Amino acid sequence: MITTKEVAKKAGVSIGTVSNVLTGNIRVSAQRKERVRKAIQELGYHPNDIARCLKLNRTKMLGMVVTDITNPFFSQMVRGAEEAALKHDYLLLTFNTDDRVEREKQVLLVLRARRVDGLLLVVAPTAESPSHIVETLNSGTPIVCLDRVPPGIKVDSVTVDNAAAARECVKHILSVGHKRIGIITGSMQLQTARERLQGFEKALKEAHITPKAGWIQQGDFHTQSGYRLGRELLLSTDRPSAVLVSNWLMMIGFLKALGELELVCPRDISVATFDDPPMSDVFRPQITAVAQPAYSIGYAGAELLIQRIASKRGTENPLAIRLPAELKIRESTADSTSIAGEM
Amino acid sequence: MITTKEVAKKAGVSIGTVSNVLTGNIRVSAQRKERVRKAIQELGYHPNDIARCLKLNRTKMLGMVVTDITNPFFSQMVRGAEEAALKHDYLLLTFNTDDRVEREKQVLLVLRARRVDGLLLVVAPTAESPSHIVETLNSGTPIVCLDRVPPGIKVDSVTVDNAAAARECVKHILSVGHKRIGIITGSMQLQTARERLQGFEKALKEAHITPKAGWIQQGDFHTQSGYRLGRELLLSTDRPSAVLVSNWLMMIGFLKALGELELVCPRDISVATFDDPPMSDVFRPQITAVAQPAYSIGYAGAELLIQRIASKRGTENPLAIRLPAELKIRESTADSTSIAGEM
DNA sequence: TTGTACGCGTTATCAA
DNA sequence: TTGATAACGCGTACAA
Repeated sequence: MITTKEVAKKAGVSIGTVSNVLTGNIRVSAQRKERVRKAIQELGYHPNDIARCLKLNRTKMLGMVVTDITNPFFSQMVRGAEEAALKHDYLLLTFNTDDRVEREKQVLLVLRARRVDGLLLVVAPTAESPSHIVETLNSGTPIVCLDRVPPGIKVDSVTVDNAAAARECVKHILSVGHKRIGIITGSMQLQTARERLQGFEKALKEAHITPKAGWIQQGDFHTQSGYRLGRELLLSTDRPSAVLVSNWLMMIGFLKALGELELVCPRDISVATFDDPPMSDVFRPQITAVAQPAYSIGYAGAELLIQRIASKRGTENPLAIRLPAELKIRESTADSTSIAGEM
Repeated sequence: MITTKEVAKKAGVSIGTVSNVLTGNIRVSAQRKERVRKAIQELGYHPNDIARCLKLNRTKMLGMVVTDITNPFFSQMVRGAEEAALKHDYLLLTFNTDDRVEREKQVLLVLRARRVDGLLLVVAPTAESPSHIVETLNSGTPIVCLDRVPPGIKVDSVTVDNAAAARECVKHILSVGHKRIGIITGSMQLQTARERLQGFEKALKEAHITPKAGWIQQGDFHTQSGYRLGRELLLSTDRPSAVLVSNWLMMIGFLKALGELELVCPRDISVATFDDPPMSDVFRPQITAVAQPAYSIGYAGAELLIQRIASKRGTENPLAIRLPAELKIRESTADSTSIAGEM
């Protein structure tokens, strides 16, 4: 592997001069600059960023920790973060935790060992207050939490207003005539999931409707729980006429249950969901969805993080960026009055 | 930031001893080992992998370059690669190129500067033989190409047998009675796309059918081309009764065109595609698809790459792993004889 | 078994 | 402007 030393020898200059033409920090005469350029060219020299990182004590790398990159919500978030990161010459080190907090702990240790300059983090659900996150913050690594904020920790975040979005969604469901509305929530350990439930409850309360306890089912944002709880809801003696499924993965499970029971949406039941993958318009049923700005969450998060890194200041009063979500009304929430058998 | 030196001082041992207990390469007395552990604990020491990388001249990082992580095919591939990489203590540095070869060139330079130990690469389509890949190989960085192999380069690869899979798919379409079959291909600069076309043509030839020229449309594996060419096919005076769309993204575009023209699959036209995202079973129409083992491609690729890195041998005779694809027959390729108006 | 000293490829400081 | 040299934090050969 070619080094600056060899380049220097070939160009007949000192190693310092090579470094100066490389970084451009210190002026070097045009003549020598050219000699160095030629040597670099001929030797096929490629700078060693590892050595540079060690010297400069920064890596220009960001850790990106998400639940599962296979979930379109997160893959778009990663792309947004990548775009912003690359703009500032940062690289992304991406990890999936599958919402397992032990994985998250391991990953944070690895990332600290790698000396990433900052962390973009979608926290895993957990019962206790996540001390590993606090420790990482205390070690001097800035963190921006995306989509979810861990309880009781002062940390920057980029989220959407889940309560408002859920409320708007349920208001729409009410507006087309539904009164028997259920919800499949995410893990109650996640603020995101709790907020969506709150929005749901608020909308019902405003309509003077008391939700039936059995219609509030707690899932975990993964497909299987959508299937299981969907089945349960659909098989109950008096099933709701509409269900808000709190994310896309659970919606897939829910629709699977629907199909198995030979029920059809929206004929037999209306549904709406959070998240809105690109193919929503071309398949049936077309699902009414709260479209979250996943890409923007990633982008804004990376921008904020890089800003924090640059300013080097501790985050005594963290910034909480809230991005708007957009309700996309589609056929899955039909006008219930137009449907036979509806109350 | 705590260093081994400080740990050594606190534990009252030499810096070498600390290093030895850290790496475990050289035996150290139980008593001193314990002293070191305690010091590490109390100081909150975290090893600096950057320095270790510089010293050991390897980074335990793999570059992963794909078209677009937002495409479920690639996100699954990344997860497979991540799984295999983590198993061997390697980290993944992931990049998207959006199939732009200039981006690919930039990314390879960055990755070389970062001294990644190896590269997992989904090449971008390009007219010329990609010299930047050869250069990277010559620089001593092992590369495993995934899904696509660049023309005229000796390099390891993990792919599926696209020709066989396409042929099987078209044979199925023929078997349900279709004779007027079209195809929307990917970029002809990609071997993957060419193979799928070849399989298509072979199946037709075996059935003694000469494909109509206008029914072979060249796309680029992106949604927009599926839409545009789909529209073209569907609006032509004698449109095919079935179309093989060469990947999932173009299928989404195709279905959009279908919907706009108020045509229904499979009533008006049958379709099949490559790639099979998780939600295929719950939405209508359910698309007949060649399910590629995306996760396994990534996993096997990373395994092979790590093996190459370990053996340090040049790749004079590259390995070409072929993984099987599975045809999933669904309602989108209906029995044409049961459909009114079909010849 | 333990400690000392050197080097990995850079950048940065300081004389010249 | 340029060149020599000291770090950055770690692993390891070598001597003790």
